[in-house]
This record gives sequence, C-alpha cells and structure tokens, in this order.
Amino acid sequence: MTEKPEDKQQNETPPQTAASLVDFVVDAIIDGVMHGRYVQGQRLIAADVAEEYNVSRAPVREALHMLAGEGVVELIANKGARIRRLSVDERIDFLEFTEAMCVLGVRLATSKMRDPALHATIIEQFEKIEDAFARRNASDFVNALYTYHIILNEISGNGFVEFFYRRPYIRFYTLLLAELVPGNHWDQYILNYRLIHETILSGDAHSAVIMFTSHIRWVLRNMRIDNE
Amino acid sequence: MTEKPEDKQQNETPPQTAASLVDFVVDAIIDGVMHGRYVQGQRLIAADVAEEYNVSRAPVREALHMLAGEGVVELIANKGARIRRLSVDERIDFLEFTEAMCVLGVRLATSKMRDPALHATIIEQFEKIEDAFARRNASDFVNALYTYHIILNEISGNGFVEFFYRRPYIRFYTLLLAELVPGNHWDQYILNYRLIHETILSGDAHSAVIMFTSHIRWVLRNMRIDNE
DNA sequence: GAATAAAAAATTGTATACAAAAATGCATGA
DNA sequence: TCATGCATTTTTGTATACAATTTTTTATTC
Repeated sequence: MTEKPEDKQQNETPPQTAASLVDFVVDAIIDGVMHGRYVQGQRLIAADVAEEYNVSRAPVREALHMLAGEGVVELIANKGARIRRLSVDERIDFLEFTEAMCVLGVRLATSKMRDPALHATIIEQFEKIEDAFARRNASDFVNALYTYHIILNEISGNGFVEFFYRRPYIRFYTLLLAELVPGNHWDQYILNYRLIHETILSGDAHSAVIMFTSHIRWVLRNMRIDNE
Repeated sequence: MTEKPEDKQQNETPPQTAASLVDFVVDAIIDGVMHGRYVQGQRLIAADVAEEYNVSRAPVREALHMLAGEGVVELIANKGARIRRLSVDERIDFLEFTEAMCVLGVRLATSKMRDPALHATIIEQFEKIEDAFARRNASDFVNALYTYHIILNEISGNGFVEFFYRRPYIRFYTLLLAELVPGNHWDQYILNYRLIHETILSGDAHSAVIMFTSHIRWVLRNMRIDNE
C-alpha cells in the first residue's frame, strides 16, 4: 500500500508519445514529485505504480532504478524505493553545492555577453523572475531562477555544465529550496539578483563571479541563521 | 553479440555479498569500465551481460537503467545501451566542470585544517599522488588525485559535495582525464599541486581557493593548446 | 495490558516467455 | 560494383509467474 492513501486509480494510459514505458514512468514520477503528488520519503511500491499507470512492474522497476541513479529515489535492497528525503541541513548543503556550480556557468556565459544577440533570452527570463517575485510566489520564483541558470549554462558553451544542471535531481532539489527562502529576505535576494543580472549583461565576468559568490555567502549566512 | 568479441564466458558467479543482483551487475559493469574491460561507446547487450554474470536479463536491464541515470551508460529506445562516449572537447568541458566543483571542497576543507588531526589522512594520500607521479603512471596519478579530493570533500562537512563526488560517473569521467594529461606538463602539474596541498594544510582557505582556481585555469589553457 | 511468537499478507527480487522492433545477410537487378 | 528489397536473426520491450524477503496481523503467554 502506498502511504498516501486514496487518490489512487487515476489510471493514466501510457501513450505512444514516450519512447518506452520506462521513460513514460520516469517522467510521470518526476512530474509527480514536482507537483507534490509524491512527497519526500514517500514509499513507491512497484505494483501500485504499475497499476496507477497501467503498465507491468518490469518497466516500473527499471524506471525506479534510473531515478535511483539520478538520486531522486532511494533504493534499499528488499525494501523498495522511496522518494529521497532531505533534511534542512542537507538542503543547505545542496544550496551551497549547486550555487557554487552556477559560478562556472555565470563566468563562462558572462564572458560571451559581448554578443548582444544573447541578451534577449536571459532578459526575458529575468522578467519572469521579477514577475514571480512581484507575486511573492516562492515556487515560481525558484523555478524561474532555475530556468535562468539553465539558459546561462546553455550559453556558457560547456556541455557538461548544461548536462549536469539538467539532471532531474538538480531540478528536484532546487525546487525544494523554495521552502527554505524566508520571507523577510526576499527583497534583498531580488536586489542581489538584479545586480548580478546587470553585471552578466555587461560582459564583465570577473565582477559577475564576485557578485554571485558574495550573494551565495549572503544567502548561506541568512539560511543558517533562520534555521537554528 | 558484444563488440569486444571473445574473452567471453568468464561466467562470474553472483555471490551473496551483494545486496541484490542489480547491485552486483552495476558494480561489475563499473569495474569493467574502470579496468578497461568495457571501452567507450561499447555496446552492452543485455542478454550477453546476463550470460556473462550468470543472471537473467531482468536485473541487467535494471542495472543498465541505473547506470544510465548515473550517466555512465547511454540508453536509446529500442537500441539498447552503450558506454557513454566522450569526445576530447567534452572531456575538457568536464575537467572545467569538475575541477570547478572541487573548489568548494577545497575551501570548506581548508577552513577546517586548524584541527591537526585531519592532516594525517590527506598527507598520506598526497604521498600516493607523489608516488604515482614518480612512476609517471597517469592512471594511478589521476586515481590518487581523485581520492585526494574525495577525502577533502569528506572533510568539508558538506554532505552533498561528498555525495556528488562519489557518483560513479564523476569517477568514470575523472579517470578518462588521465589520457588527456600531456607528458610535458606533468612537472608543472605536480608543482602546482604541492603548493595547493601545502596551502590547504596551512588552513588559509582564501589562498587555497585562489591557487586551486589558477591551477584550473592553467590546466585548461594547456589542455586546449595540446588538443588543437 | 504489554511482550513475544507464529501465521498470514504484502512486497520485492529474479527468471522466463512472448511480442515488437531493429540489425543483418542474401539474393536480385541495374 | 553497387544499390535495393525481402527474409532471417538478433535484440529489445513488456508482461507474468514464482521464490525470497519483509511487514503486518493474529494468537499466546506472562
């Protein structure tokens, strides 16, 4: 039995759009995590998932292993799968970790900003960040921020940064951070980001990295304080 | 048929040491990649792998999906699995990417070096790096370097850095870098690292990061030149 | 009533069968 | 010689059956 008891039997039919049932199930589970249908620590019982999506257990097991490789799911022998759970401390660690990675994307992307053709997309995306901020929607805000860095990493030209940042678990954990942002720090957060954004557009990679780095330090200081 | 034709039928028996056959197969394949039994781009046919390890196709498929999640294996619908192939450019991207991540580990670990009890392990590990250097063994050298950073990341206290750096694909790709280090740059490489190592021990995180970062820049400059 | 043990149910792990798709080999024709 | 199409073989994708393990329930004892 799944711990989350009864919104069961939704019985989505696996369409032929997905290349295979495994991919279909992987997408479905990630989507479920993103939209709160699956919560942290929730157990995923292969048979239930199979029934839910009208497939057999085989592709579900394969999907679960793939997600375990991604770090979204935790797999314990003979005990099955559950959505990986992150403590507040671990989320802070993750924040430190992932934002530090972004520095590389920021540096590389900024140094390519001499080409004004590249400005349009990130300016457009930054407006979405501003919009989410105006609405004080933490989820949208973090999501927009995530996409902003996706674009930056694309521009960076480093295939690995892009590859890495697109991994489901990065996205999954990034979105978990939304719960972490305390309301009274939002104003400073967006102010910092406006500055970073402007500096990125200026093409001054060195300054952009310094600003981004000190923003990270600032965030970490305040996160830690807020959670003690 | 596996492309690598006939050292087949080695028929390792799955021992009960591994928690499950999936784990066993995952370990076996990673081991195979590490030791050159599987080469880049090599196709992995589920039935062959199953026969090789005396298991059925089910756990092999699950293992393959797990490794795909890790990024070690590339999985294409209806075409099966192959060991992920990296071009020289992609390896350079990866080097840039992964070394940049190490900066975080270096910074956090260095700032904990006031505690002399922590010195012993990394000093010991650095001797292994020196040893591999003395023997001019690229594989051992990169391996020792990898372990050195593993230890650093452990010390860092950031669970995520550790989690991330231990992922098979990080190790897998890191080892691929060995092929990339050109002989005439080795002396400078080890000189840089000696300096970094000393600075880490000193506990001066700021300096350690600067040194490490400039080392990265230096490596990337020389790698790029060497491969054009 | 709480603790323990045994039985039952649920769930995972593995093997196998069969269908669908892709790759291969071979014959045929230009 | 080379390309093309068809039949064969190989390989993947999925479902299902059964064994092994864990969890839950029930019964029993103190």
